[in-house]
Amino acid sequence: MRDIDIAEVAELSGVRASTLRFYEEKGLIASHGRRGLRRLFDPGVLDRLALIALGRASGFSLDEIGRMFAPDGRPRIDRKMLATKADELDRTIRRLNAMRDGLRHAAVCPAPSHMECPTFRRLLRAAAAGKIGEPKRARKSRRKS
Amino acid sequence: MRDIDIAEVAELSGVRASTLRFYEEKGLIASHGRRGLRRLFDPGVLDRLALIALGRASGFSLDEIGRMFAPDGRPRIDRKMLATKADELDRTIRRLNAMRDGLRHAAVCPAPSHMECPTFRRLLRAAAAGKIGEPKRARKSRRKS
DNA sequence: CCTTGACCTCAAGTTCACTTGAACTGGCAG
DNA sequence: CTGCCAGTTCAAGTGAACTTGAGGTCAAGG
Repeated sequence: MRDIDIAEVAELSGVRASTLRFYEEKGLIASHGRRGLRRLFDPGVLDRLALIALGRASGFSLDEIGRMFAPDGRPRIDRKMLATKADELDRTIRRLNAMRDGLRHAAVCPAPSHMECPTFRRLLRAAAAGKIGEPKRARKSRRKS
Repeated sequence: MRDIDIAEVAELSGVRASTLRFYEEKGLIASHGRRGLRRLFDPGVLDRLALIALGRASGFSLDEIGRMFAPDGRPRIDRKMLATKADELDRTIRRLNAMRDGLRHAAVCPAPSHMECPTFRRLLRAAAAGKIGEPKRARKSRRKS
């Protein structure tokens, strides 16, 4: 089952055709050929897109993702950078945990102002502690308009 | 020690003066008065900024943050929304954990292509599982240029 | 009193990640 | 053969979150 077309990739991946063209232009994915003008994709592009989505959701820019996972999808990976990114994620995760705890607490705390609640202030400090080497960018995917 | 000036807020918080003005315009922080043209801030703005930074780092938009933590810094909080946001964060954290594990693994895995590594594919699937209700936006703070 | 320089306003510019619009093309159903 | 229309290109637009630049103001030091 070679060669799926852009509409099908969009359907299967949930990524819009316009985005797929954009990603191809950026070199994040590649179409395998053309039928007339129409791009033909290898089904493997779906794995690639899952990887991209995961990276995006984890706070990496498209450029970073491109650098992390080779331009053609194969090996060429900087292991040191991967480890660095993993450490970065660790710090992000720690901050997110603090934020989540803070939110959960705020949802039930009876203090008049959260700033007057020692628990909340402690969480804030804990979260702020991970300040150095903050994350840089991450967006949720837009739901189909 | 009332009334600190914008340069000091910037210094103490690490947030640029231009950003502070921008935040004020957006209603995320408030200056407490003026000396001539110059804004005077209450030291409490620093807590507020820590909260904003935390929220941003956790993937919330400035608008969401504004809605989450009252316009003036006091109570007015929708507990249901806070809980919802906390759940959202939980899902994000789970995905981030998967991503981090994936990166760590990729950094040591000898498979020629990560897609051929069963461990990596498993992580990818695990991460993809949390797809519904994805995060929307989060940026790392720019370091001082 | 006069200069200086930090701060002010307001408009426009920047980056990222896409989306939209206009104009065109070509495989395929009828 | 002839349209249809999903797909194409290319340029421009969008929204979020800031930053930059031009030109103006004013409190404080000399």
